[in-house]
Amino acid sequence: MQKENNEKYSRQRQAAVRAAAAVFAEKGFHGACTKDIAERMGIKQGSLYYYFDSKEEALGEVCLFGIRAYVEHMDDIAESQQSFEAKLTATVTSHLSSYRERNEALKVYNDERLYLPEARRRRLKQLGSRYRQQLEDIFDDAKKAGAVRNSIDSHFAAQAVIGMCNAWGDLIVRDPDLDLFKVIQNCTDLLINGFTDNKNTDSQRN
Amino acid sequence: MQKENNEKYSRQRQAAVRAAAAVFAEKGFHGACTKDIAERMGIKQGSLYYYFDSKEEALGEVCLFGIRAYVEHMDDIAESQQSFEAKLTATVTSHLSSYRERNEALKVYNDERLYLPEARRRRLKQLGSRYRQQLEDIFDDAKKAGAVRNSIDSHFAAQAVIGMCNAWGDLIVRDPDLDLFKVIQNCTDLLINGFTDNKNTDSQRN
DNA sequence: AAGGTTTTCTATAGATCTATAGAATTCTTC
DNA sequence: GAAGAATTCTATAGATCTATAGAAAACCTT
Repeated sequence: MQKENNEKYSRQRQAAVRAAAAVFAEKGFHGACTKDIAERMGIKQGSLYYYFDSKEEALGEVCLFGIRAYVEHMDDIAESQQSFEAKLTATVTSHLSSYRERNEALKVYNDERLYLPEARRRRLKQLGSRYRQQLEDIFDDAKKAGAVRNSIDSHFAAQAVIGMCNAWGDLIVRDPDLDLFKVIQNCTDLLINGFTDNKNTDSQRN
Repeated sequence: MQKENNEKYSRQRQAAVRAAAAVFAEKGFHGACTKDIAERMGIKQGSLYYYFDSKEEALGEVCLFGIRAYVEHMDDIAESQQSFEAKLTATVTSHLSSYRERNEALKVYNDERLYLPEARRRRLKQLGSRYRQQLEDIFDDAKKAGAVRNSIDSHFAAQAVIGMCNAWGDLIVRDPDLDLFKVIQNCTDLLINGFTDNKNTDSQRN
């Protein structure tokens, strides 16, 4: 039997990806060494190369692992028939929950993907772009439906949502006691309603 | 004359800090090597140690350089007698402009300061905390004055503003063509007014 | 232009890290 | 329990990088 479709091999490789995620998240790609990763899974440094051809490949796998689930989740949200506010809430919830669940890996994707070789980075970027594009489409639709002010720039809005989620993601990863639910609530509330209450003063034509 | 209060020495040391900022921003602290920094200023690797005792010290100086100006600017804003909206706009403007001006250094502060030795990191953290605290105070005052909804959590709000600015800062540093003015406008508009226009539907008691 | 000072250079010791080769061990299956 | 396959180990070559020492060059200042 090939190792690739082997029970134990898969388990251990997954463990390797997780170990690499944790170590890269803590020390950064260049600051981490393969010894750290191996030790975290209880094997010796050299043995790690049974699962990866190189440290860079490990980084690639961590990044993919970190981003895949949450990109796929966005597909569902984009397809769904919900109100704008529901979609936005779902997006923020999914994005921030990902940070709790796959924790280090998503952080690594954000912070370290630049260090991947060009080809691999491009493939990952496509995933990220799809995510942003779908979010943009949600804003465009919401504008047409009048759920969102016309003066909102969809591209900007999408970036802003992602940026805010990632900023909080960093805090979430670093502080396990942070109340995820509250963060989600505060973020969506802020995004939807802003800081102020009185809108009817000098509102734009809609 | 001591080298420390010497004309040329100061100039070159400043150049060293800037070179280090650029290199750290591009490759990360651990990914960069002192040779890169030295070459960028046109000297040899060993000569760099005339200006820094260690690579870590260089990182510390870059971080300090990156954060100092914009923290001091916040002092001015906090003291000033302006409306909440003016203060928020000033904060976002100052924060994002810093990214254009001191560019790489501020990015390095955000991304690499973790790698500083404990003592130095703590000192920098105080600066950062003061910044956040002052922003929090601005929100508290605005709540008392009724300029901001009572349901807004000041601590959350401050983090959100900083997080959004840093997320955009990253994009600003990476893409020199980005229209800084537009980003500032969009950010403040979003923060103040949110995505939606109709607030009078189910507004909270104020 | 001599003597002292500042700045830069060359060369290298010593540390660390990746990736590989081949031996040793553990697991499977008959 | 023997044969073969999968996994882990040990040891190390080769590369890279920091930091230092001491020589060389550039620069004052008188």
